[in-house]
Amino acid sequence: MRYSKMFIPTLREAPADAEAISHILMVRAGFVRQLAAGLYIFLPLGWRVLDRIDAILKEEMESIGAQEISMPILHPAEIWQQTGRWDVIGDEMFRLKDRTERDFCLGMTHEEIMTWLASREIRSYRDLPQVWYQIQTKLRDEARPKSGVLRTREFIMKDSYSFDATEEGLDKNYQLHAGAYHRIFGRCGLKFLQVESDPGMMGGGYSHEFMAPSPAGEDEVALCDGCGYSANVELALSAPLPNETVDWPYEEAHTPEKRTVKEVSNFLKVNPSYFIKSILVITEQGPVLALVRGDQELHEKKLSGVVGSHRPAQKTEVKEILGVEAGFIGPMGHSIRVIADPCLKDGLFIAGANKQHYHIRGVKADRDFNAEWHDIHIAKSGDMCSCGKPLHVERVIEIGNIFKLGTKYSSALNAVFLDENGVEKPIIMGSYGIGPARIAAAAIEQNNDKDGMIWPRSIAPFDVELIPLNMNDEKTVETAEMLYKALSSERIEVLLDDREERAGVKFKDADLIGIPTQIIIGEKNLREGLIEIKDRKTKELTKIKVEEVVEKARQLLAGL
RNA sequence: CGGGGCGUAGCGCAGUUUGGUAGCGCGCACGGUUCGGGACCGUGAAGUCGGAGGUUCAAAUCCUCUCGCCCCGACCA
Repeated sequence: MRYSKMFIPTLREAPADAEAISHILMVRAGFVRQLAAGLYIFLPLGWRVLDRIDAILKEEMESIGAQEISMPILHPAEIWQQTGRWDVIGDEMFRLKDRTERDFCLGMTHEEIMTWLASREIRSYRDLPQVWYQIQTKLRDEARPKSGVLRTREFIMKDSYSFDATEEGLDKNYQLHAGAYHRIFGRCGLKFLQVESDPGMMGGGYSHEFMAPSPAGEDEVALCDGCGYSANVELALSAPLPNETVDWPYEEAHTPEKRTVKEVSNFLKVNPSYFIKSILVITEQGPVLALVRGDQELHEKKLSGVVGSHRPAQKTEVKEILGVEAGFIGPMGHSIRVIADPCLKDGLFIAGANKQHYHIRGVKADRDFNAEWHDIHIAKSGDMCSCGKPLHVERVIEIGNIFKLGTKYSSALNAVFLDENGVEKPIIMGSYGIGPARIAAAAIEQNNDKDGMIWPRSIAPFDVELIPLNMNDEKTVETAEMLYKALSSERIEVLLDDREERAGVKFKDADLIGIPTQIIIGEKNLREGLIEIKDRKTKELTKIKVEEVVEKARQLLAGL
């Protein structure tokens, strides 16, 4: 491809409304343009990257026996109504009507439609297993699109679905997908982790996420260096470091106007980890008191798992229900349901005295209060893994996920088969997603420097960039054209910067768009029959003979 | 949805406090000189000041409403 013929609108300055590095660089390097919040246009370079990612996805999916199909994006409401998600999902679903007032939605994902197809076509255990996938646009009316291409309202997803007669079959397809995903992300040059995740609204019981470490990510995972435990903090289990044993009598402490853990902790000169944080929430079954240690945060989702949906109590409600101002609440002497984090089980603590301006020292679980014990705190760096080693928490971009769905969708849509004994059973399903644009963004987040992007070879928009410095020098142009043809004939993807630009401009643009290898053709070197190969990542320059260029490029591509 | 910020030329911004004929840098077009890390000189084109309404002799500037974009949070199949 000739640079002069290609649309690569690079920008000298960073766009004002971009924050994430990948976002800034994608815009600056002319890979994408924004149409509206959460809607992006992929320009030629950006689209080439997605193409290469898609090629890897297809190869690896085919290698585990998945078959590519293509599903509509416009879905009739009835199917989503049958699984209940038409009502469960709120504003995030784009809904519309056709000219006859029939309800439709735009597909956020394709469990329903895939299952519908299976329900019509699969009859017998002999038809199973099946694995179908597509690389297709999804639409979600995100509450807050952000970080460029990382969270958008319209995006492409590789989604596959497995259909099995048995749990063992599902397990096998699940593992096959996990393996394929490892190969895919590895080939795309990403650092990534597989972590346990919360299946959420997908239903089913078992799922993992694939995460690319990056400060631009929206998720956090807890990792153990000791045993390899890794989980999304949404469900990560951890134990905080235990407190030193103290020998406090049960006694009141006057704590005038000291309400927060921090205030009381400073006032009494006792570390926050010796406090019980009492949080009143209102559930559908009434008020519940949640207790975590003073140095911890309450994990809303974990608590929801125990008490169902809930909201924090208002100040007036605290006063009404517990008879004391928020800030001086303690777990003692209440008749409402109490859920406590297990780290409060042993040792003595300080808690609110249920009396204005007083706290109590020496509070002991099971003696001074009773509670149901559940892990309801947010795991944080420094907490202990169940193996006894410390955990650390890392920010990540979710680039893929795998779910065991079970029969949630097949039961709802009557996708059944007859087994060997002629017994009708629901098909057992799995669902597996990957976001190609997130792979691209994660690759940039993980590989860049002050000059621009540094693409992994496998997904770079081109394999090499040819940079003839002086387009007015006949020999330079001649050599560039010759190398362009020679490299292209080796099926190497070449970008030839044939623009009438000064060397500096070409160098800057080349570094910005980040093609991994630059071949620089300069007048002076050429007189000695030499050209330079520059590695974008290391900036290392190597002079080689013109005749050796093709062989050298071939080696680089082969990873030698 | 709650909180905050911002909408002025293709891009990045100043001008708004204190109303008085819209500016800078980059980019773009043309001419010349340059030519291995975003050149220089000259000339030029380009703006409904997000939109609507209002106040005023006069509004980018003041008032009201509205739309859009970004960030934090909530939400996130």
